[in-house]
Amino acid sequence: MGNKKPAKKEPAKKEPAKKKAAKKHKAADVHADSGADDRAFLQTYRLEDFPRPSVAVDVVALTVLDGGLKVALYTRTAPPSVGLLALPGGFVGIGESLDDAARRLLVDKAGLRDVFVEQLYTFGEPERDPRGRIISVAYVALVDAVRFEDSADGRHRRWRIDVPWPGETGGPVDVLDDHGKVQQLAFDHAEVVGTAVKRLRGKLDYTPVGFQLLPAEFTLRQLQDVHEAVRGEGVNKDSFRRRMLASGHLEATGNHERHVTWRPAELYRFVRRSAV
Amino acid sequence: MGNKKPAKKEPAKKEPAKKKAAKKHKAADVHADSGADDRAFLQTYRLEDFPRPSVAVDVVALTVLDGGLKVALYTRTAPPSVGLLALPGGFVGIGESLDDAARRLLVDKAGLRDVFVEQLYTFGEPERDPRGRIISVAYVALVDAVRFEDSADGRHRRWRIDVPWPGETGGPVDVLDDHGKVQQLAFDHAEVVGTAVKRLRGKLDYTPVGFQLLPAEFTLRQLQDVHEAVRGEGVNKDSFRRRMLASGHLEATGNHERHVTWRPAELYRFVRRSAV
DNA sequence: CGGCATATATGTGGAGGGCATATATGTAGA
DNA sequence: TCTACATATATGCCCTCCACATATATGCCG
Repeated sequence: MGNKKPAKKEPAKKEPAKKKAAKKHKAADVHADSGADDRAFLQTYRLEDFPRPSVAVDVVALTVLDGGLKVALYTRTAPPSVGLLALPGGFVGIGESLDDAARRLLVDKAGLRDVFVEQLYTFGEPERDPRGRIISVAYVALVDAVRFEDSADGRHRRWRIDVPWPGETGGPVDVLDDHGKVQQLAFDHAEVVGTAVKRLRGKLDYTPVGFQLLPAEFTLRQLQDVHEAVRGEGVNKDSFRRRMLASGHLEATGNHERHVTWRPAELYRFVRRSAV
Repeated sequence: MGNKKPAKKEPAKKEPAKKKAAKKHKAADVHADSGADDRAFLQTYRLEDFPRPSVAVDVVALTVLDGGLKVALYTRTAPPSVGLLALPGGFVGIGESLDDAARRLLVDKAGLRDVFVEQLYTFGEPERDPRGRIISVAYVALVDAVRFEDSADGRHRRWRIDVPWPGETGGPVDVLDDHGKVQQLAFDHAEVVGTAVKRLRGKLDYTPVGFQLLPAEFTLRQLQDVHEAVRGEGVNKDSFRRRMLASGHLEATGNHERHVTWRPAELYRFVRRSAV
């Protein structure tokens, strides 16, 4: 993977990323190995001497359905905020990585396995949870609507998101029930979901993240529907098609959609682009 | 700030972000106020019953100097990893927000006040710190080289970064001393700095973050130097000038640079673009 | 078999970036 | 004082990509 460098015409301009000869040394000899010091120290060191916050992981599981974004929420039955909607979450195990905790919570609380998961942001205002100092590491999960539906167990439902701001402005979002009524969310979770939508909008054009919201085979129209739902506004159909086909991320399957009342569109498959 | 919607010609296409009439209700009546339940619960709830990790904040303070990126690091004098270079950091106060902790650490450990600070990523692998389970919320700080130099107290120095990957590939970076020799970093801090560089490269073209690495008044050449140092590769001079002047973020001061042996360039000032 | 709604292909004009050329303006040196 | 020089600044050309429009293809349904 060669560094692509456009031809430069300014003669006196120096090369910023010049490679030094000693670059690959890893500098094991810079200082004497500190292992002995560390071992003696660690025998007397007690991390418990410092006051510590609790650390939780909350997951924003998103999907696209009926032309809009939906998020998985459950109705709280234990205090605090009984009766309000909240994101699936839980405390991080003392020997568990943050990513593992997010995946565990998705399986346990939403029945979702092997989905796209990515860390979003860490919310740490001291007053964000009435139980005490709880820092929440938020994660985003992207699921296609078919799998999301199948694994729903009734306790966790998908709720429609209404984004009250354009583009990537940011801020909290509204969550609507089936009648279009706004629901109150527990803690700072409206802000967390808003952060997830903002991040998703930002990544949509520059990373192949949109395919995570579709099943394995899909039509270009379905892909466009996903993009429009995430962006909250329409896109030009022809330009979108050309851009997607030129992206190198799509592979035609030769199959076509069935049982539609119009000309069937070809089904495509997402392929991770080979390294340039 | 009206939602810009391109004219759509597909007749059957529905509007994804349709606003519902009840949108502004905030749903105070969805459930009875759970405050009474919460108060009773919180009197008996003890967060200390669960094992908790420690939470630290580490700050990646970056600047551009001599055509390259530099990061503030100090040499560890206390175990673990005595003698290795590490990012300035510390534990989060039990009543302190994460942002406040990052700003406090910048003042205390690097003498930097009122600089651009933004949360980067949270590193939570169980084995990342030999002292025990320490989760680190990493922050990025951007400083112009002049201020960075003035406030250096000798203990924290700026070290040159060598980015061994192109574009936004990601991964750990190398840190070089004045002789170009690679230095070993403590903990996972090489990975943390790499994440900061990747994030900065990604935001450079789409947000006005580059100006945070320059003093209040600067020439277009200085701005271009910053962009090239962050990207690790050159950019076309004329296109860069046109793009920056058209961005609406630059305001000419009428002043010019002095004591240069060539034609003096005009000095510009960064202005936050007014809402569209 | 023809209407219909969609998919798919092709053409056109404008905006912006890469690239080259021409002119302006300060310092340094003869 | 004049000239060389290095850079800033301004302008034009070409290519690519996108928005938009038009034309053709293809399935279902009456």
